[in-house]
Amino acid sequence: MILLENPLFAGISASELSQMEDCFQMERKTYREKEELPIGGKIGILLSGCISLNRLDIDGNLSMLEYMTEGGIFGAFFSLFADTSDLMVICEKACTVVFIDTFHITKRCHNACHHHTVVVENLLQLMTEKVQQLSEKVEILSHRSIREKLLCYFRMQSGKQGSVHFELPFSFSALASYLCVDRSAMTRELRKMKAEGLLEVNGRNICLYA
Amino acid sequence: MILLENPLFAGISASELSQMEDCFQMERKTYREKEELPIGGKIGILLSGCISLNRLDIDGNLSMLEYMTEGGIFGAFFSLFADTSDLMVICEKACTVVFIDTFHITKRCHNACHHHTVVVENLLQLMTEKVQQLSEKVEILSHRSIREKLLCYFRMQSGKQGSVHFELPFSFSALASYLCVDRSAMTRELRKMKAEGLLEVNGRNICLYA
DNA sequence: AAAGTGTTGTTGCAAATGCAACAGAAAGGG
DNA sequence: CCCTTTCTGTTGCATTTGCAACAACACTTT
Repeated sequence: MILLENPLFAGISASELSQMEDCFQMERKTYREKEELPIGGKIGILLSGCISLNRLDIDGNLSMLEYMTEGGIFGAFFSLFADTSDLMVICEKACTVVFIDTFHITKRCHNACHHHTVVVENLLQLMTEKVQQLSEKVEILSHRSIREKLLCYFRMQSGKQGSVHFELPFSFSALASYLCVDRSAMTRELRKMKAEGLLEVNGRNICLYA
Repeated sequence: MILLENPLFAGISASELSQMEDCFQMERKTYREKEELPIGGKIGILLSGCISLNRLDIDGNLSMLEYMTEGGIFGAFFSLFADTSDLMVICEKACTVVFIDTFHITKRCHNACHHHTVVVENLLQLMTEKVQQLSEKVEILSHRSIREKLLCYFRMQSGKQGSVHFELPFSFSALASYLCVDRSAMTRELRKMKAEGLLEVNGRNICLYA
């Protein structure tokens, strides 16, 4: 994937970007599977490959917080916890990353360049999306029963896809994990809901009546 | 509360701020209880009084998402959902608000003012904190049992206050509501945990042994 | 073809949880 | 001071849930 296609640079021309690459002192680096990547003070943009964001558990276990494919942005502004001390970014598939020091984004330069403004706008936009995405998850997880979680999630999907018919972007196993409930219990609840006529299921296609 | 004390303007002098008030065309408005405030395209800074952020439920009910006291920041960049169409900001106690059009924050001016840089840095910092705060809540709610949620929350508090002794910032009722569990069931679980020697409770002071 | 991997559906059972209801304690307001 | 509200602790009970285990199916790899 090309750097220019990254949402952080939406609305920026190729020539502006190459100018910015010098001005922002962007660094391009490659990593191999299982190598560790730095986090502090930089934004990382994943051009190819995959990485994971992990936290060192209190029991010493590594638990994966996020899995990212090409186009993903990580590091400063996006790291999920206050203390990055127990966070680790690990290369999952050989990857290429562009690093930008946060300093270059927040500082004002005397040129008042158009592209600089745009990057800050894009960054704010991306963070707003992150906030929204997390808020949605909180809203779903705030419900106490499996049924309520399912309905909440389904309504959101229905809203996003603009129809009572919509398609799961997940497998049902992954959905259970996303909703933080037991898969077999979720299947059981879905069966009940079908029986009550609340919805219909065909593979990953769902039709919501409630 | 004075505008200058707001975290958005941390590191900015009084003279810089008054200059900025003109340059950014900040508007100061007052509202009475139950009045509705605008959201779109602006940041609102709450100087005094209280507001609430509400969502119009699918069943037509208003559910409160956030309650904010003086110093709070709301609106663009902070609104929790993608479509602000069903969001409402309502004045809970007579309040004074300063509005800033987002345009003035993201645009580059030719002066490359120090204070402009600082405000953008502060804004990014505030949003980062919001992301962290939401991520923490997701992590807590991801656990399935009341005991695990409690332990997760207690460990975070213990970490933040830097000791196995720490104080709840909440009443226990509010804690149950924050963890999205039944209060009586939570009390029951706390009793068990005390019996097992996992922790001690004195009013809102907690000592965590696990 | 065979073996392996991941997804989905099912069930029994024990344990956890929510719910409702009640009562005493603590805090705040007039 | 009394009155009201909120917080806290308790219990019984029905329901929900997680867990473990198994089977059928699709798909990929060898």
